[in-house]
Amino acid sequence: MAPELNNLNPKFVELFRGNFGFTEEEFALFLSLFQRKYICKKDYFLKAGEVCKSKAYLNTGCSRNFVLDEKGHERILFFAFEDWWLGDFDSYYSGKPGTNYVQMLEDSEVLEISKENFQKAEEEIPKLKQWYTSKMLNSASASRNRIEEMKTLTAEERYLNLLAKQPHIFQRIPLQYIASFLNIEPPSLSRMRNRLTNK
Amino acid sequence: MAPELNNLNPKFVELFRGNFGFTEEEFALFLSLFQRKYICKKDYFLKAGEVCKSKAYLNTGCSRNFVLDEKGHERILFFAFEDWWLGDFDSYYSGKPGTNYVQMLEDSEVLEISKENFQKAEEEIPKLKQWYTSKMLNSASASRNRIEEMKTLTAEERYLNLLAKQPHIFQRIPLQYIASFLNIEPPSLSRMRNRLTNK
DNA sequence: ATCATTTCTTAACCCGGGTTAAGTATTTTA
DNA sequence: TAAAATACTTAACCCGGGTTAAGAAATGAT
Repeated sequence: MAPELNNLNPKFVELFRGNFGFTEEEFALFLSLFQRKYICKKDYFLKAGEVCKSKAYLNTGCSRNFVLDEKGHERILFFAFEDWWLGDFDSYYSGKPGTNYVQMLEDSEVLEISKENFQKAEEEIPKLKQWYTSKMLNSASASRNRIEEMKTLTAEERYLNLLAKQPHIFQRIPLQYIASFLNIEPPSLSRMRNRLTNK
Repeated sequence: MAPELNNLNPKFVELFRGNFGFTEEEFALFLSLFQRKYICKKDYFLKAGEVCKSKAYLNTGCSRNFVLDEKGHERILFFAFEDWWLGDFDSYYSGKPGTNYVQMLEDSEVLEISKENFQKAEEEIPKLKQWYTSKMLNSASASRNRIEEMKTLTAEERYLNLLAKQPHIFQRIPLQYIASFLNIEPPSLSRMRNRLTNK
């Protein structure tokens, strides 16, 4: 049930064994608190209204995190790929029902750890707090940058940025979702791409 | 030079003495590491390109935090009022030049604490880490909510929200800045307000 | 009180994106 | 391979917001 070292994303090992200097025993304990889980394409790891009671390391696959606007339109906040963590962190920390949907866009494999098990891990492995803190700093910083980006760049500029910095997204994510991520409708993205190739 | 207890926003005392249980000595030490500073209306606490080497508690007054888009338009990220903290936290933590302008919209009084002094305080008063951590959590959460809001609400809905939840803003902040905060141009805000009153 | 500055509104014009719907292309499934 | 489901593009129409510029209103300074 608990994950084995084989078939485990090497970045996971590198992060905790390397970056945060877990001993072999600590790492083994940590790993034993996770549960390997498979989620089919189109199924949800989490839906709005649910309380998020676990985090999950995305070992293989990808997902889209989205919210609904009052007209019921899905608005994609971000995509998650291998080596990302799934969850709705506001719901996780507050214990209240969340607003986020996390839907897999490919058959995926995750390592899930419950809130209780994670607390257990924190008690046994104090170093874990460092990870948590650095993750929080990065996440806060990323969100602020994202806001600045949304404030200063047009949809076209954000599209070109995406193309330049994360071209892999276009290999795996349907354009309609990329449009939603850019906060425009699919026809608008089509027109934009058309405009851009005619230059 | 260092601030006295009089003329100090009671919320400041309440936060550290109350919420975080600073002893009288700890609080006195903490306070002694700040410097009272006056910044005139229209002057800047910080400009893009500068490295942010301090935080400042806004004792009285208000400011706008903005960034420039590539056409040179000012895009307001948020307004700060009494009991907020000024700074560009990405620049503060990274030590690199920041992107944010912090301009006072009223004659203001701040309590500024340098990075070095804050580190000193953290060494002397371990409890301070708690404040820092809770602030980080809140800030990350606020940013995520802000992104969701920008993703799901129209400018008109965000305007109505603002009116309902922070009506005081309209008493102190010129409409042109509120327009920038809502990511629209002043004529558009005017038209919107006109539309709304004719209902 | 007067003048200057700042702020807000209004009008006219244009353009890009939303919307809807139809049609094409691609992928998946049986 | 055929049929079904999914994904993408295109066209036509409309509307709201950007842009510019001018004028009105409010605020501040002398």
